[in-house]
Amino acid sequence: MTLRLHDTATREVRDFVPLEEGKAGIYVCGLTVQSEPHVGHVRSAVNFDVLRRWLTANGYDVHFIRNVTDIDDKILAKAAEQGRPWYNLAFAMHAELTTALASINVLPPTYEPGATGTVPEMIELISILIERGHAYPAADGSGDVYFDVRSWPSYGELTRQGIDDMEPATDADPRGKRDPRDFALWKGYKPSEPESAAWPSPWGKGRPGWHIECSAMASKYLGPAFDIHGGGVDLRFPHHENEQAQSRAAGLPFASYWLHNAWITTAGEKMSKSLGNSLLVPEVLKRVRGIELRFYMVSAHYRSHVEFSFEALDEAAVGFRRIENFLERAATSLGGEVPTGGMLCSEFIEAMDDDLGTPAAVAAIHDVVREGNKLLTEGGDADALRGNAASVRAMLDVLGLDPADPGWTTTGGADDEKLRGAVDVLITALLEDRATARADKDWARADAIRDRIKAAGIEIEDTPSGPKWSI
RNA sequence: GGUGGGUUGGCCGAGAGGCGAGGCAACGGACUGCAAAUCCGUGUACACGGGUUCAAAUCCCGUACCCACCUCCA
Repeated sequence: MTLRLHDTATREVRDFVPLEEGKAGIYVCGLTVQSEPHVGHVRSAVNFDVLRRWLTANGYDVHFIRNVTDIDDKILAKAAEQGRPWYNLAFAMHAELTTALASINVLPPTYEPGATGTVPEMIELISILIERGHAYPAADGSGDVYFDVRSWPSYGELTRQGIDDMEPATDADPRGKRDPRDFALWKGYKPSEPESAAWPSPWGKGRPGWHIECSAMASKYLGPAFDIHGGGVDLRFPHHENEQAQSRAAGLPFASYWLHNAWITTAGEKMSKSLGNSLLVPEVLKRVRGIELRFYMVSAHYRSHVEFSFEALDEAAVGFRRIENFLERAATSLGGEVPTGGMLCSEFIEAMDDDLGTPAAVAAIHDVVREGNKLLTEGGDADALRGNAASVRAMLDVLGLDPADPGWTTTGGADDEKLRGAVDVLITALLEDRATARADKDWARADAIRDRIKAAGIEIEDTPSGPKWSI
């Protein structure tokens, strides 16, 4: 069985055939760093992180490029509003994004290029488009350069739309355009904008249009043709349509597969800052741990719309703890760590190969956990338990959810460790009292101690090897 | 107007012609001093109306409602 992926261009799930055996080049449209990332943004990152991990697990040498758009209309507008330099806003939000992604164990990409660092490549690409008759400098002296959609017969093929059905592009003053659907490749400098946001070009001082950056960055870091291009559904049109048109018009074959992840919404609505701060990643992480948030996102298929709710999030967290508990109990029983490099069960592999069927993959993990719990209850077969637990750990690892992954431990500080040690001393003392009471069959006193500990938010569990506490 | 997606049990969330994915919650049983954890068991779910078929949540036709994109967007 080979990996099959849903390709937006063909609207079907088809076999993944890399351009080069054993290698995979992936380009994902990252964020415009204009504000703090919310859970919707990180869902996209998690989805493509899972794709990357699955390809890696299958022996692919993955080259993963995720860009940041660090110059655009919104960044300029917001920075002006906040009275700070645009590059400071972009830089600060980029840092926030990096922190948010690290907190849910999204692997750093092979490289994370920014638009501002790829301007010469964009200018080169625009020049080629003009030479080939697919782009033109605006006739109104604005310094804008537009892509000529009428010159490219297959324009609209990615999203199956005819040019005549499209609404006009509003990304620039239409005066200089030959067709209202033409989109800006280069935006001439306006005196109302900071000079620091302008670069020299053959068409005068200006800054890049939105779409051209991705064509330039993808071809620079992945070559003229590459395997997979990903992003959120909203990017299909115009962004990806335009990227493909301008790249191919310039003679670049571009992406073989287009993958798009669905939204995470709240109250049926797309996330936006107007919905309040509660869905910013740091806010959500006050309620659940990063690993639990990630589990919540991975439990739904990447092409399914998720209606975010704290209830569902809490429930997912409970479900994940069940898996985590099993690994802890297995480790204790095995007298050490659960080994890495376990076998992936066939249901899991099948699910993942079928367009990254993470919900079925998670179900497969639950099945193995149940088997393992049975082995723990029955005692005895340590080899079977070891294989079982290692399998669970390996499957979690593919999803970026291995609790022992160092990616998770960095989030807890030294203070947490100290606090935990202190609590352990106190709880252990109380548990000794309780043990004495139980030995005396003084159940009322034993339960009173347990209730008191529970009131502090700590659960007590009696195991064959003695009582255990957990928060 | 154009393009695409959706509606599944108390809740979340898969599946895509025939055996009830899985989780959470609930109930019963085992275990336990009682719990917790764990295991076992318990469910007449597929928006509505027709149709095709031996068989439909799944295919077809129609209806309703919801959502996304159509040049700011994960």
